[in-house]
Amino acid sequence: MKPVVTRFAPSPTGYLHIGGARTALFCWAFARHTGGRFLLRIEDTDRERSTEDAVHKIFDGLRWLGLDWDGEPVMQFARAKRHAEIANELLRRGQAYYCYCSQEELAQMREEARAAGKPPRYNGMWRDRDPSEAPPGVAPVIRIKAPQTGEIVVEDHVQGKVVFKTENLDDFIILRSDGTPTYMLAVVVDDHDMDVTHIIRGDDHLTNGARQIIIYNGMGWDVPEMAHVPLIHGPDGAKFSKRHGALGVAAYREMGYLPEAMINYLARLGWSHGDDEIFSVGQMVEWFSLADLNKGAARFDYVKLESVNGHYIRGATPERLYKVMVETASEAGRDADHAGLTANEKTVLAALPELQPRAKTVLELIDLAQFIYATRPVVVEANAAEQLTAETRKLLGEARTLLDALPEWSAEAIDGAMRTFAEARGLKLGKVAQPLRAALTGRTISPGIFEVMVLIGKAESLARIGDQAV
RNA sequence: GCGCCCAUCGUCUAGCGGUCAGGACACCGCCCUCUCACGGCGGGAACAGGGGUUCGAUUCCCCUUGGGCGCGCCA
Repeated sequence: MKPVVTRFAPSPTGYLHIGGARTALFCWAFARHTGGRFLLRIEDTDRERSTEDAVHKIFDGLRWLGLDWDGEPVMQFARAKRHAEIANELLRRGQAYYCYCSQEELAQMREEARAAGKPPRYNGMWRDRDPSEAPPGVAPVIRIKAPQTGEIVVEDHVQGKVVFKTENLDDFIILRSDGTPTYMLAVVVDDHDMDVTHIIRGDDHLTNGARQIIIYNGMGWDVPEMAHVPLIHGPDGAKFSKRHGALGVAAYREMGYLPEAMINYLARLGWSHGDDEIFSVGQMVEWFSLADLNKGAARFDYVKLESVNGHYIRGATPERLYKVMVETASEAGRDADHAGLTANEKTVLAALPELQPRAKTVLELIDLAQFIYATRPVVVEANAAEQLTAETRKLLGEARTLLDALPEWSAEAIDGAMRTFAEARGLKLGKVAQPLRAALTGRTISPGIFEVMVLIGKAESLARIGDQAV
């Protein structure tokens, strides 16, 4: 039994998106579970779209999630020579051939195939022609000589046995006219050279799996195990592309999600271990199995992500959370919060246990902590106030007047005043506090009585937080 | 258009021929409580449709429908 080797092979054309992160998670978990190796390969053969910046975003994203890879990442473009070498080897073996078709001819070919109700594919016009017939001045591409009869079978760990008739797979290009490899060739050569035993990747590569097997066969190489994981769909069930709200992992960090929550949530999207919902990475590694991967696509549900995140926020230590809050405030460009947080470490730390059960994200945690450093008295912003009903605005004004008139700002005095105020109007206290809070922050967030007190503008009530939390 | 994949509560899922079809999120009640949360208890909510196979189908097969993916000198 060869030791397991998995790899994550993103192309550096943007951020590390959420689907890629989950694929990486599965590759990583499988390698760690089996005691194998998890490799990273950057597929940068598309020189036009690949960027250095994207490479770093991928590294950062994986590191944030805690998905550590073994060895140095392989940069695919650097291996172009090796890829060309294999293309030529395939040529020598009679498993590939030069094709001198022009773009126009190919376009016409596709058109004809479409008209004939066939899949648009290369018609093999140079398959058996001698290169001596080549038109002058045309740099050829190298195409694989795919079998024309029979079938290619992908034995997939997720999808099962998937059969492709060879007639539906054409002679695809493996080496471009400029001598650089195409994705199809580069993947196979690299996976082989890197001793990859298990290819775990998105469902969208299933057909490519069949094509790649043709190359493996052409070289007489062993075909690695394959597992094609279903893709993640957007909340609406449609594809989860950038246009449809798919974001990079960095965005989730900025929105205040904890990495362990992301891992936990992502793991449950397409993989399960009985009824277990909340589990650590360690447990996931211990439990992970390809057999427990789902076959159907899953929708990304922010509400559930928030719920999971809330769970981890509740369980985190104030010290850890404080650090994350400061980082998040800075990353999200919330300078005022960043300043307030750093200037009031002790108080924030003391208030945190009271805040934690009320927040689903670190951003909410920051919102909840604002009362500590908010400038007093807090002025109700005109536009925020306009959004309130006349009745609410009136209530709010009365509440403020009442509180401002208090001779003493002890917690008890404020509590009492608020309660009397609410009862006199037949309201629950929350009914008063909610609009107050909304007016002050422009958001509707769960209010606590202490928030109301402090938001109104008296620092003394901080004492109460301190008493409770310490 | 052609090929391939998928299909259990609104969502994520358990189920691998015989279950009152289980859990989680969300939702609704009740409890806890000075508010809001957290927590606890309870509730409503699903096998897409039609054929088979079988003593028996959520489970196995076929079709339909509905989604998705692929079909580049992109990856």
